[in-house]
Amino acid sequence: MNAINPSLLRATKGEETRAAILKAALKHASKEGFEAITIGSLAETTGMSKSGLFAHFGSKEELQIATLDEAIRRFNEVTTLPALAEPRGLRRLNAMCDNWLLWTARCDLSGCPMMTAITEFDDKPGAVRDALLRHMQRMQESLVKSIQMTIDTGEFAADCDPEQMAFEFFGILASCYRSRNLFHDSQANSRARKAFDRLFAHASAATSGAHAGSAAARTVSPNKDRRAARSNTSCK
Amino acid sequence: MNAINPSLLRATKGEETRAAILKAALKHASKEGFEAITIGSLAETTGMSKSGLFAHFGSKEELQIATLDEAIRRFNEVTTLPALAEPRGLRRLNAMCDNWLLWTARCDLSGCPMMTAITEFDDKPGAVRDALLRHMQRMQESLVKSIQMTIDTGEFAADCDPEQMAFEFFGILASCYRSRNLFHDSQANSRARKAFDRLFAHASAATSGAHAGSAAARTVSPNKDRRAARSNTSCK
DNA sequence: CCATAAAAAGAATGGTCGTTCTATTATTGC
DNA sequence: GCAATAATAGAACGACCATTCTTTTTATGG
Repeated sequence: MNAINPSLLRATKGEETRAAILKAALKHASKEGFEAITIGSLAETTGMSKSGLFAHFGSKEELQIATLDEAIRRFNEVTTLPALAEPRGLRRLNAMCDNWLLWTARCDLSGCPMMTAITEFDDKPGAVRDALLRHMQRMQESLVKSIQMTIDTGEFAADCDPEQMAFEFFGILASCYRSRNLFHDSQANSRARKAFDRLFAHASAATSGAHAGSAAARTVSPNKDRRAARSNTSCK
Repeated sequence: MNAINPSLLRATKGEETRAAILKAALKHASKEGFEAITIGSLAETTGMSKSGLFAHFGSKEELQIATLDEAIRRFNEVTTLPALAEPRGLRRLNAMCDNWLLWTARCDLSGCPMMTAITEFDDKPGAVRDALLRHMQRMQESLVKSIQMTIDTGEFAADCDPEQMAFEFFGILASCYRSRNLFHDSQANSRARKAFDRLFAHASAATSGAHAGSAAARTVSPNKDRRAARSNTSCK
């Protein structure tokens, strides 16, 4: 694809192969899980020797953590960063949703590696779990912040609970992945989008009685805005 | 606990130990995953020899499937069956929610083995995936049926989409497990319950404009009913 | 109580795991 | 282009894996 000009690439050879290993590892982890990443199989798919590959990480645990870091890096690359191009508030939040629903496809992954990691390590103490927890807390905080911004713009009601919304936000994604991967449901994404819309519509409704027609509610479900958030990024 | 009178127990010795193995296997799977079930470790926790244990299943795959079946059996025992004691409609649906949120605790499990199995096998073809898919389809159908019944009783609007509701229902549970197991969030269950209430309130609202105060909406969020569904069961 | 069958144990299989050496081959800075 | 160094390969390790035998113990039905 791209012509390789060594003088222009500041990446050393080691960093290059390390990146190639992580790419393969991430793809494998997204399909089979992080525990299924084996030095031997990974060496085979990358065409390296076991020991040569191993030397890049020093332990399997480090390889798993590096793979997880790579997953987060790629996720931010295709989901969080492009959403930041949208203005604060509901538009940015909707961009997050849309990007999130597409990110595994954009990165050519089978499943969501973060989802996989959560169920694999949520009850397994160790360095991988620690790294995962840190990543997920940061991600949660960033999501809560985006929701808070949408309250600040007046598009969400002042008394709505960002933590609760983030809770439901994640659930919608988890359900989407199940529908996609287990049931092979082609409607998974549209169901998720519908759930997001319902969640946001509720958040924009007034304080308790849910009086429809408020100024805030009118800005909800902006198909035009959402379209703008789509396809403004390509993975890699 | 219970006095052992061999003449009264129709279970043969083999069936008894098989049940004991599956109990240990299920506990292990709920914590570490189904792939982490190893003949050796399981033999150690049950105090058996590897070959003696192995003979009960013939292959690891069969052991995994048997463990999955056992998970479903126990789940139905403490969640589905007691909910059927409630009258059709919203009360039964709320009982399902409450029982579902408590089922792992009632069965002394660390995580939800079904959730674990889904992320482990959703992209891994084989007999385990086939069995899992069958179980999950049946569970989905049963949930959709319960929602349809709530439409039939008039407690949910006639035009609400049971499949979409089941989609969101599952998401709430998935998010709850994440909050519980990864974040150790003590509010996980109450957040899930709040999400269920919001979901049901929306479903009971009228066709499109969401006019509050309809007859159907008034039956929503019945704390008294929900309390009745609680603690009417004990796991074993 | 005893013959028969079921259940469990023991030992050994080949295979793969992560990891550690040492040796060899590329890459890099000067 | 040549040292110095980084990157990779190769062989071997003990540990554990699922599985297969054979043998021994235990339960069961008459």
